Amino acid sequence: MAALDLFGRRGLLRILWELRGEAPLTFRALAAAAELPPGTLNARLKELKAAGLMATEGAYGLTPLGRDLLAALEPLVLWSEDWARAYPPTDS
Amino acid sequence: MAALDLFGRRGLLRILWELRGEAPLTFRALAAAAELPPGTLNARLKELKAAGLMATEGAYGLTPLGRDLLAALEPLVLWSEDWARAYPPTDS
DNA sequence: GTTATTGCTATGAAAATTGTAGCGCCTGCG
DNA sequence: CGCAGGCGCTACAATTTTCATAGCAATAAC
Repeated sequence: MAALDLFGRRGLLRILWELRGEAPLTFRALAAAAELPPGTLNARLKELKAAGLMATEGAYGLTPLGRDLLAALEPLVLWSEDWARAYPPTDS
Repeated sequence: MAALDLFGRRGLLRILWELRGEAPLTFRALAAAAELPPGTLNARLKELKAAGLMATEGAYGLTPLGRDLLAALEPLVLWSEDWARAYPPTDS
């Protein structure tokens, strides 16, 4: 399951998530949204480009494949809402 | 989206995936299946325990909440099959 | 020319991960 | 008893990844 390994890089899922809107983001906006330092963001961006998920026409947005992935992530987001209810983010 | 941060630890999703069977695994079997050194596996196990996903009644298995997560991961697995078709794991 | 914002690289320190060795604890098994 | 084998898990040093910050070259506006 190579995809599971790809997702196991810090911030990668988060980047996808921050790109869920329609409008693409700038490098700096994405860094701020995903709370990643530029070096890490750039590394992830390269991986996402190589995986065919990231479009970089001027600004950063998702390819159709990336949009599919985002859709496939939807149940996981729903689960995480339930989970956050059961395990509220009070402490560390 | 705290859950997305939790998943961004190396091997965590992989562990979940390896636990998809009915029978729980031993520590060593899980380490072998997920291809993780014992130190990392133990760190993940603690995080999963703390998140209420991991049951440790003798051997390691998923709690009902963990099973829900696994179910929520299903579309992602389907997506990854499509993705593997589009981006075959030939090169680096 | 000055000011502002952009994408992105550089750097040194801190944190995470790796591979391997091995401890203490059981369970046979003769 | 004595000893082999598996178990969960810790210890350690080396490597890799991530971090936070500073800053450069380019572009645009004024």
